[in-house]
Amino acid sequence: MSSIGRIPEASVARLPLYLRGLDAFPVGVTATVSSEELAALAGVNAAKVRKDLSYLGTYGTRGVGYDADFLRFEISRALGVANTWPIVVCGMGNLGRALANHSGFSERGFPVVAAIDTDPDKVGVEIDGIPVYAPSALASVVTEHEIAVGIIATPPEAAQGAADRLVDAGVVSIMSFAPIVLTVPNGVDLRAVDLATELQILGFHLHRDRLANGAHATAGREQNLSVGQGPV
Amino acid sequence: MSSIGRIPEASVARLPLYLRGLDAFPVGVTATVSSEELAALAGVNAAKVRKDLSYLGTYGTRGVGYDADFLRFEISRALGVANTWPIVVCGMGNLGRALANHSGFSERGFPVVAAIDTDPDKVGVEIDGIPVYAPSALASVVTEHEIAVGIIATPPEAAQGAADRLVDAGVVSIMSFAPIVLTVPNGVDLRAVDLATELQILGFHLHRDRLANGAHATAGREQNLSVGQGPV
DNA sequence: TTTTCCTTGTGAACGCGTGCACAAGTTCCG
DNA sequence: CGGAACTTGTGCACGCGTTCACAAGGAAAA
Repeated sequence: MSSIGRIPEASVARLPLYLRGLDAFPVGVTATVSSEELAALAGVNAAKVRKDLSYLGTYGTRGVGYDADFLRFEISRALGVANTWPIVVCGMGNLGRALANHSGFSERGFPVVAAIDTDPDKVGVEIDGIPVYAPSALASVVTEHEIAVGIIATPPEAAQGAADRLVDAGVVSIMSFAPIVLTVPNGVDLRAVDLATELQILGFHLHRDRLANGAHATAGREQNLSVGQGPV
Repeated sequence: MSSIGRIPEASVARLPLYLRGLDAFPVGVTATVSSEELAALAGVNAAKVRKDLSYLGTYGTRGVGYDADFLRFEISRALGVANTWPIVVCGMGNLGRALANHSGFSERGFPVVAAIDTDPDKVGVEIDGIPVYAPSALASVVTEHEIAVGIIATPPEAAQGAADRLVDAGVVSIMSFAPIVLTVPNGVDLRAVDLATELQILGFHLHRDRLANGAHATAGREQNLSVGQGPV
């Protein structure tokens, strides 16, 4: 029962990166990681690692480092990765299909157990092993599988409708790929990822550098960065 | 020649959202938008809109608002959207194919003109109208199409190799979907989007709320948020 | 046991981003 | 022509997040 105090949102967003970095260490084997090493594995700096981990508790040993296996366990616990959260994908177009089939999701505890689409040709069949249902079946599907997380990969026009239905069905966490602003009730957690927007941000820097230098010569700006949105 | 001073990175990241919001207004027609309206369309607050736009210049009229068409033009110019940036997708698996086919990219000035894959069965053919090349052909493809932006959608093991080849070929902006930390030279702009990580952040809040409330009752936290990473 | 070396945990300073609140400027109505 | 209504542009204060720098603690060597 170590209910930890408030963890800053910025730190929470980095915990999955640390967990990912710890993949470099085999499970069940005792090994030591220093904040410096973990920082390299996660792509952040050591000070941030130490401060972030300190919000979870005091899991390191001064002069030594962190036990990789134990640290993985503790971060997993904080993230609730112990649980498995089944998800439903709305919209089985190109992107939806790719997401439904994305192995990274199930590996991380988010198996796609159902999909929704309006196309009668798709409804009732299985696509890549995922059963596809009509929108009207959403509520029962959510209830049956105890789904708490939904992904929206519909065309923009259908996105708000999908969000509404998800919320009505009881879904409380939504990840949207639709390039529009979605409105959801309080208490529902929405994360929006707009891929074209991401590219446009890259484009801005490109444009900037082209202006600065004559036209060639890749002299330039900063290093790199790692995306993921924040709350909408 | 209005080279604007330094624009905060946070503001740059919102400019595409404003541009997207302005889609609500027809091109070529004179219309007025207030910061309040635009804020709603972009999912931010009005103060932020005004401050962000003020970095670009003084394009509004006090007591009136902004001219939608003109504002679109100015934001486009700042983002370099006037230019079209052809892109190459590395890795034509599920995700790569979906991205290569993503209409949102070309609509926003980022047409996918080529793809790279190691699978001999895919090389040489066109997938959804996109020609697929072997990795060895990357340099010539980049040169021929004057490509400055690359997307990495390969398996994690191949991602760093793909990044290296992209950089060697002359690509200076990379968007990666691989769940690992990539290393690129200074001057190369890297944006990493890890979809599983995004879900884990949602999972954290879910987990938190489940602990707080008994087990049901969706009482809860904040509103929503909008993802997109920052520089890696 | 004492010393040396190493790494964590954290207090404190700094800087960026956000949001408030209001002055400045514009239009419209009377 | 005066005033009311409205909206931008921005100075300023606040708060969060990042980073520094170092004391505290632990292991290993002497």
